[in-house]
Amino acid sequence: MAGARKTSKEDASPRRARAHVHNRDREEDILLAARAVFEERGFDAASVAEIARRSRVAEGTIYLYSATKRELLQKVVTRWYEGLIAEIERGLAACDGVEAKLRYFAERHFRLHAEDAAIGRLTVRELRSVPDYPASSLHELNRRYTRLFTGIVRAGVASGEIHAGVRPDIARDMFFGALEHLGMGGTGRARRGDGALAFFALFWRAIASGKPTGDNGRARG
Amino acid sequence: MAGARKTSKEDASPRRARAHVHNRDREEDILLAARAVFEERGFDAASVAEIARRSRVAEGTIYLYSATKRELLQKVVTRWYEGLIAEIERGLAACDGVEAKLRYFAERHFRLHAEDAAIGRLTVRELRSVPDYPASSLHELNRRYTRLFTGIVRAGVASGEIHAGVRPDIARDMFFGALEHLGMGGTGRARRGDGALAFFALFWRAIASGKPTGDNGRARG
DNA sequence: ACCATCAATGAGTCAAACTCATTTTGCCCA
DNA sequence: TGGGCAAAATGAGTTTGACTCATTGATGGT
Repeated sequence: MAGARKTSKEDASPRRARAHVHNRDREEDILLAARAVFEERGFDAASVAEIARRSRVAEGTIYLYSATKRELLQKVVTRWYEGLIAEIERGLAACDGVEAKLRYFAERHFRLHAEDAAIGRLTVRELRSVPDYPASSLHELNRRYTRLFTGIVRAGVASGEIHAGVRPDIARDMFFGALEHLGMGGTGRARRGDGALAFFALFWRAIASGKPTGDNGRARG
Repeated sequence: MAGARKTSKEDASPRRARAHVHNRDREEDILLAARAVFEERGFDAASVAEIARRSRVAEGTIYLYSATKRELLQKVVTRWYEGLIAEIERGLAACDGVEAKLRYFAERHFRLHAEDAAIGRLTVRELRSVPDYPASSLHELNRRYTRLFTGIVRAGVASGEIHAGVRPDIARDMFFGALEHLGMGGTGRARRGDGALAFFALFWRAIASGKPTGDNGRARG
């Protein structure tokens, strides 16, 4: 109808650019921009205005897809987490034996804090310790993730490779807690990869039965 | 302080606060109120207005003592942390032997997450993962705290009670990471105290040399 | 008593999350 | 092809809360 056409500065304007584009997925754009901004600035310093600018959408549009800034972060983290879980499931399937699986898990989980440091930190900081966390979908994802771990431990106990007295939940807290500290701890720590291996050696000593179990590592494929 | 003891030395220190003191210690009141409000509401939901109301000062007064809301939290946490370190130093001095010291440390650190859950969480969530944390005074306190731990481990390695290959920094991340997860993890977890002991048994198995040194060899029961 | 100084005050500023009345778009059918 | 209409998008406006600053008033020295 009236004008709404490009003015002098309208060349790359959000309105004109997006106006008639139907096949472009707005939420996709928003989530990508949001992830970038959250990673660069952290949650508090990230502004919805900037996310809107970068995804070339009006600020109000953001709120059509997520009710709050925090929910937006939750969506970003959920996507990333789902990808991570899928990758680790694949990686685990390719490992033979309890010790190998756990070692892979340690190495991969540790690497996450190096490679996806920003989003890993956001996950821990903004989502885990929020009051309604236990009810959130993130918590369910986290359950799935740690169940991958406890499943292996249980299998190891059953096969005799892991000491019978080891409680999977305690082992889990030890495993993830340690890796989290290790990964987030020293940004300047020298040999990071080495840390994961050194940790795993210690961890394995704690839980291994000591009995040589040969090749019976059947950890539910 | 009805007598309002005046400072005898009038040097030009900018924040020699309360040169002419009212008969009430404002900063004390503010820090107490701040701690209460932060614990009740968490950092974001805590409002400076409420802290001002509860400490019966004007909002602007808060900013005479702390430049930002976050700095206020930092002061609250610093006080609490200093008290904790002092207590643990005393407690450790009363323990004989490496294993006993570490067990006490585990139990006490774990209990912290149960008893001072709110402020412990604030510490982790709001301060540790802030970008300038490495430079902050909190970080120095944290160093002092964890050095208590690594000191014991080093002593254990020297005495032969702890396996020679154990790296104190890895052991530290394992120790604190696990306890943090254990303590913050399940609010509804059944027997919390038991968790610390179960963890310690596992942890000790990981680091102990296995050689019975002194009288505290295989306790386990 | 009177002044100089500086803590204390709280109304005001400002930034940023969130809202909503209005505009624009995409689709359908005559 | 055009006209109607529901849904999507917009961005100016509202709200909230951290932070500021010109003014007030208490205090100690003289």
